[in-house]
Amino acid sequence: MTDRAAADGFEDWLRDRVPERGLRPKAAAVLEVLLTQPRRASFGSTVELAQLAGVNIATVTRTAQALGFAGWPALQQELRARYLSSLSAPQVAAEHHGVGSPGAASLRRDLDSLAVLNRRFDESVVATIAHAVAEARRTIVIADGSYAAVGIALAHNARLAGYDVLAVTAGDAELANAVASLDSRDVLIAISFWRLYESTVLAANEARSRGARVFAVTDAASPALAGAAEEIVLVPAEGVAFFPSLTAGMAVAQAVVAQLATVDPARTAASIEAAEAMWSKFGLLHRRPTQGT
Amino acid sequence: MTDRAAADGFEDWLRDRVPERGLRPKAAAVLEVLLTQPRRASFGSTVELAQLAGVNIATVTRTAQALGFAGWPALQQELRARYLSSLSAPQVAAEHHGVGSPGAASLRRDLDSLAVLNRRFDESVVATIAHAVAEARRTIVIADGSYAAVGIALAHNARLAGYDVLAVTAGDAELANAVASLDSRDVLIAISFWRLYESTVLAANEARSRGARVFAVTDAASPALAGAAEEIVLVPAEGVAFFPSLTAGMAVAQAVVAQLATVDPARTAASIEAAEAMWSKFGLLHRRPTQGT
DNA sequence: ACAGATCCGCAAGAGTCTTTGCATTTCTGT
DNA sequence: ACAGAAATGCAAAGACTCTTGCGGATCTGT
Repeated sequence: MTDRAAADGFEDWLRDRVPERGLRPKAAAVLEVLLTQPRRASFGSTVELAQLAGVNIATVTRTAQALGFAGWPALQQELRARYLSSLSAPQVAAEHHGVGSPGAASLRRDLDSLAVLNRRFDESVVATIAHAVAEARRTIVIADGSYAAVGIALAHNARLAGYDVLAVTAGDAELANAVASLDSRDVLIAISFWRLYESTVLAANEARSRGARVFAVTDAASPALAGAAEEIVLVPAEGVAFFPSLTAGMAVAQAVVAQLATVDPARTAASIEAAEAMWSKFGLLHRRPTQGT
Repeated sequence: MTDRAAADGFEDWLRDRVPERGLRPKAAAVLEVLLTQPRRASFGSTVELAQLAGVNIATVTRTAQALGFAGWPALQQELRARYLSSLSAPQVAAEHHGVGSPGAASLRRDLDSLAVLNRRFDESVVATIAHAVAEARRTIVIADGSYAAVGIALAHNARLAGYDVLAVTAGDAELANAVASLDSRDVLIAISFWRLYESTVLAANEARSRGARVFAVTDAASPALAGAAEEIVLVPAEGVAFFPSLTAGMAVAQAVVAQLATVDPARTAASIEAAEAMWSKFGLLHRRPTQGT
């Protein structure tokens, strides 16, 4: 792994504290959370960390002690210092400006796009969409071409949050069937970019005429979609290569789900819990988040 | 302490909370500490802040309330979000909208994550992966759970660029078949987050033992995957809700494809042209790139 | 200088967080 | 499969934090 050099001494530093014997399973789960969610770990209490790692709060304290600290507060203090410096220190390294690989250029472009998106962002639109989904009987997400990925992500996480959201990406036949079942209790979200697929526009108009609420996520306010959609979220999608970038669209999908998850927190919490139980039951996870049986 | 520069981000924001009447002397002293020592303010307790400002702890609470917050914890939470943002994305001055909705918070978090990713980014790793894909007979992308979306995007765009890249997300049976066909001429890219799906790890190890080149995109350097992978790309995936954020992972996928598209520009150009011709022929696009009918 | 109002510190009360002893479950080697 | 050891969850105890009522101190306008 070549992240070493440029990286946070953060991860290396933390892994170096692991005692010879290694860590027990649950302690390893806690360590994993420390590494993957340093922000929360820096601020959170033992209760929050325990929930994230799927362990008892006592295990959090014991893990901190196993890593050579007096307790959680002591570890957390070090964590803060390391994490904050990892945020600000390599600032200099970001000045690659001059030349760079296409990969690096793509990343910088995405960063810019996200900054633009953030600046133009209208919370109320996302809130409207989230509420519409929450109130709907069901939601259909149509997304063609490469944007199918964004639609799948949106639908997947929304389902995890406890709502009936289906991504339709398999082609016109499935699309036709899905739209045929829509009525005024439903919501349709069309995700599409510049060169709109014909069927997306057709589906949006058809859904609208059936009384469903229609929203669009796109990179250009096309009149065709504007006519059908109640609200439109504009995302910058310019990529460095021929391909439009999906990164900003994905960020919008995440924002919608984040908003959706707070509409009915109890419902979402129950749904997630049920999903975790299923994962455990099916043995899907490499490291189980077991709450203790 | 060089916190000065970093403070610029939220200085205006914080000053805007000051009520018409202005602040009393001691409250102003507290505010001064917040502005000049944001780091300590973000983490410290009322006791620490009171000492720094030379006031009583009660004054700290009252100052927070005078600024329009329920109390010190509420103010501190806002402070943290602003301060961390100013650390990781100082070039972005998007302080207009408040920390308000979860949707907006999600977006900002993604922006931070991307900034961190950009900083830690190692071009050579992405270049290695791109070249491996370009030289391979075929490439299999395995991605489970919500990360399937990233895998689908990567495979889709890579195919568009003219390479045989297949995303396997449909389940263990398909995964087993796909891995069974791998040999030393092939590449496998595993995309997964910390709670690795069991089958992802199995597939990666199996592919490795069959001689395929294996790469991983993940949010934690898990020993399980590290053993199988030639290179690992670490992406920050911390989201605001329960769900990990896919945005940074998507940015990496875009970067890989952007890099891949430049390995053999002629091949990619020909592939795109062919794809466009097909789209036209099938009448897929709402607005044709060539000319509208 | 005085009266009224405001500000500020003190201290108590309610709540939260962290640690640790104990019991149960899970793992390991024979 | 069994016995010992390790790990983990539960729950209580102790420490700390935040808020708020109250009284003394300071300021302002006359």
